[in-house]
Amino acid sequence: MGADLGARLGELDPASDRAVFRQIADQLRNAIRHEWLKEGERLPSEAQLIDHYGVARMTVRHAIQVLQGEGLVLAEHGRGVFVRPHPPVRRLASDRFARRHREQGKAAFIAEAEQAGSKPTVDSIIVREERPSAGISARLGTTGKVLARHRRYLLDGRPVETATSYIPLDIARGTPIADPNPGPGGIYARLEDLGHRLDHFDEEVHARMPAPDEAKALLLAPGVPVFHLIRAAYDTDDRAVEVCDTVMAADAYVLSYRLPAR
Amino acid sequence: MGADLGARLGELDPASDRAVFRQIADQLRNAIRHEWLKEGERLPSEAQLIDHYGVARMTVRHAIQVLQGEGLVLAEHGRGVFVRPHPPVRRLASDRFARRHREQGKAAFIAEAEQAGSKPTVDSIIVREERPSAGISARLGTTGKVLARHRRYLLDGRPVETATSYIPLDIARGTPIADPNPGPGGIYARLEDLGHRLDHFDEEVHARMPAPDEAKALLLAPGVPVFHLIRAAYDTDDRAVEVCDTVMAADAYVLSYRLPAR
DNA sequence: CAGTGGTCTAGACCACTGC
DNA sequence: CAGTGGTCTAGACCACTGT
Repeated sequence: MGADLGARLGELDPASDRAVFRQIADQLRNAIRHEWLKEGERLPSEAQLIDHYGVARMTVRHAIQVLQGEGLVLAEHGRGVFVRPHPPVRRLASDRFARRHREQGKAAFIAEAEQAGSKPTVDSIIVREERPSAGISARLGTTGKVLARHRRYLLDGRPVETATSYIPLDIARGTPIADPNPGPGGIYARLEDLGHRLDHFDEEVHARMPAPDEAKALLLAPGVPVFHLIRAAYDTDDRAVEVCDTVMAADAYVLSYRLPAR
Repeated sequence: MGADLGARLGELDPASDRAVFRQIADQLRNAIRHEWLKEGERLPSEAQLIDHYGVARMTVRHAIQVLQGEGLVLAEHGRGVFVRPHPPVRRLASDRFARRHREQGKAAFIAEAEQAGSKPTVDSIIVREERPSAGISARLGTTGKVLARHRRYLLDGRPVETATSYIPLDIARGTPIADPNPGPGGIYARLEDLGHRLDHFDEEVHARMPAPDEAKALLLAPGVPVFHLIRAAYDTDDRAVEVCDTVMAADAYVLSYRLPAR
């Protein structure tokens, strides 16, 4: 390992109560925080850390695993362990569903991504009738099946978000909303075409660790949580006309909201 | 382990490419998802899993560690590994800083908690002048030191949130805002007393895994991410009069926002 | 090919819990 | 005390990466 870093990592304190693997993790974390190890740089290899600290391999691996869980480093098989780079972040503003944006004829995701200079893609589009979860049904005020629109969003090839929209059948059936491509402005534009003038959205934000299938769909590195959003769209009659269930890679997003002081 | 569960956990597939510890994690995760193992229930002990699957102890521990990372289980030294119970959740609405709430004479956290039937506590209050991070300075439009108000919030004894408010010195110095206890309605009420009528807040939401000191302050279990909020308060002159930096246990909160369709 | 991380074994001793 | 999880060792063999 770099002679510099070797000196900076220091030694273990055998008198300390702190477990050896934690002491090693602490020292590596410290090196990252002080940018002795910079973004994208390789950590000392397991063999080097074993030599440096004089411990067993599993102890070193345990330390690295702790840092992976914190989302600080990323192990690549056959290459090394690297300080995780911060990916480009997409900022979602609270006016992102304002009608003036919709009227430009593009769905929210596409319009916003292009404006930010990224190449947006939508794939895995599935549209079908489904029985949604109890939570979705309650928000929509429905009991049986509804129209479900599943899709996945990518930015510059990286998957960042999966989303499912649920729309009551009495609204969606036989309309462009039930087509895989609903046309300019997306389904919110179509809802307004159908006479459901949108009034506001209620958005609920959760954060948690991903389930394995979510980690796979979003190519999530270990130690990266997800935002889970549940957003209901209300028309001017105060009826919920759509509910959208979204899972987003939390390292790719910042959510931004304006709150009234009234 | 329960004979029932033993049958349901099933066997390993030696032909599978999937690593043994992943197969074991999959089967335990499945048992939790199907509620064969319910909230708060103990998983089979390491010894039992070793017997059942015929593998080494480290392999079983690795499987359990995967589930810990997903936030599904919680290991308790000397007692066992348990399916993690869902803690009570605090719902933050987007009107939580509305003046009508403030005028009841209580700070937002206290008023809301009492209404929900919880016992709120605030501790670790530190008020002092500090040089804030570059991000905070930029939001406040300041360069040097500002007044920093640190505190930690607890619900029914459980720490759920740490927060630091930053206020420019020309506003706060020599006022009740610089006292540990700023009086009824909290610092927002005092800001309005001083002529800074509040207009709106801009709140930025991040989610990530906690740093070790955050995990300690919030008593976070492994696999629980944090919300990181940065909220700026603007007065009717559109000046940022306060910025609040908040870290919250993500398993204890749901954030709720109303978005305009305009 | 050498060097890297990924998986797995078979032990050891320790610390905490509850009876 | 017996049973639980926590830490650590010293190996083995494998899979992936780059030269």
